[in-house]
Amino acid sequence: MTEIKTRRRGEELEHAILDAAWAELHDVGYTALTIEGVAARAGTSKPVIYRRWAGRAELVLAAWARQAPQPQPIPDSGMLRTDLVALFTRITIRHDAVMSEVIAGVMSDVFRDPEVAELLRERLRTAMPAIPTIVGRAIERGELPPFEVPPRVARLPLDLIRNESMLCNGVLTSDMIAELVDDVYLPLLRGLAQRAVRA
Amino acid sequence: MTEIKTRRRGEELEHAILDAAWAELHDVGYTALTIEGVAARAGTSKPVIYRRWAGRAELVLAAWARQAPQPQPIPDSGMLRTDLVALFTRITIRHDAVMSEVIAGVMSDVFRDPEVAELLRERLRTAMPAIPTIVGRAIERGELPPFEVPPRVARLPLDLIRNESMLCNGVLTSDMIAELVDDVYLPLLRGLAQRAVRA
DNA sequence: CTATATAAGAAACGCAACGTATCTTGAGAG
DNA sequence: CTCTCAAGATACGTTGCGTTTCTTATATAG
Repeated sequence: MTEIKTRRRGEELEHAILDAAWAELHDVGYTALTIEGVAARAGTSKPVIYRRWAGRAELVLAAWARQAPQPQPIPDSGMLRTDLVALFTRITIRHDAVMSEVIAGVMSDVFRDPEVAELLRERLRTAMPAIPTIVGRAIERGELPPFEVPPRVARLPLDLIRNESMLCNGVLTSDMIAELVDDVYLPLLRGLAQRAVRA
Repeated sequence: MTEIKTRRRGEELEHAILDAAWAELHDVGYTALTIEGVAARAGTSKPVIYRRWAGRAELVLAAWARQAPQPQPIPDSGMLRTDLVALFTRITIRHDAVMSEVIAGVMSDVFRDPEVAELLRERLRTAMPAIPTIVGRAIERGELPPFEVPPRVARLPLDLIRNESMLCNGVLTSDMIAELVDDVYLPLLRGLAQRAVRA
């Protein structure tokens, strides 16, 4: 091992730390993740991390943010239900066991630190732009009468999956996804559409 | 203060510990709750607690279970929406900031200990018997066509409120409750009813 | 009423991680 | 080439963990 000892700075260092944090998350999980562990893995020391982030929650949120959410194509199969199942499945894959623990862990830290709360809220409140598109296409095809999707409803898939995921240790079967679509989300959309027709 | 020094045993001691744990929860929250703190408040010592519970999560879940959920009357105002708002409001009151933090905290401990996971699941999965009753009455009144409420939907109010509560530090305004009822739950019920009619 | 088993309670342990303070030394800026 | 700043190393005191050891009070048996 020709370990070239160099002293990193700025972005290079910062990215190394965040990548180390992400790796630690997958190795030991959020609860067992320590600043010292991340520092060791990143080949740096605690003070360097503490100079940049206030604590574990902030560090992990930053590491999470760095895992670039490369924009994915919006499902467009020509059928509302199929699109929804595809979307739900994709979200589920992202919200795997690791992410569930991260969210749960950060959430519990939220209550000590109002600033963390805001960070987490920002991250979770990202309304899903895919829903209005998918529903809009279904309306164009005549699968649903025209109506507006309330923001709360657009956010709902994320909430449903996160919920289910956290209670099942992140393992969501396709049956459970189908249940969410068929018993909850699809009926909800139909109910909203029906309401719009009467108005 | 005539502090009669007596040595408690069995149930008396156990209850004292659980009550102390509950009090600590309200004073310092889950994250900051320590076994030592509970022991001190209960006037006992750590080993006594460790002999009975494996850790913080188990202790807190036991303390929570002890806070008897005295059965409440099911809202019956003669209007579906009013009943739902009343029910949602009541759930919200129970799921205050303290409970939200407890759930978040225990959830993050869940990932270390599968046994804790099962304990928490048991507690959260308690389907709400009120929903079928309320919906049943609405059907009898003709507010909705007859249909069956899927279990997943019966559990949904709890999930919705927990979600919202955890993201807002447990402070849920009546506006947000109304939003959940009007934009989500009521349309969902109508959509399910509609589906049943067509079948 | 005494003897014995049992568990409460106190004290101290080593361990791990916390968050901070101090110091050196390497790297970039002029 | 010098100066400045932050990286990185080290060590600090603190806190809570979970456990061990020991005593002493209390419930129960004889």
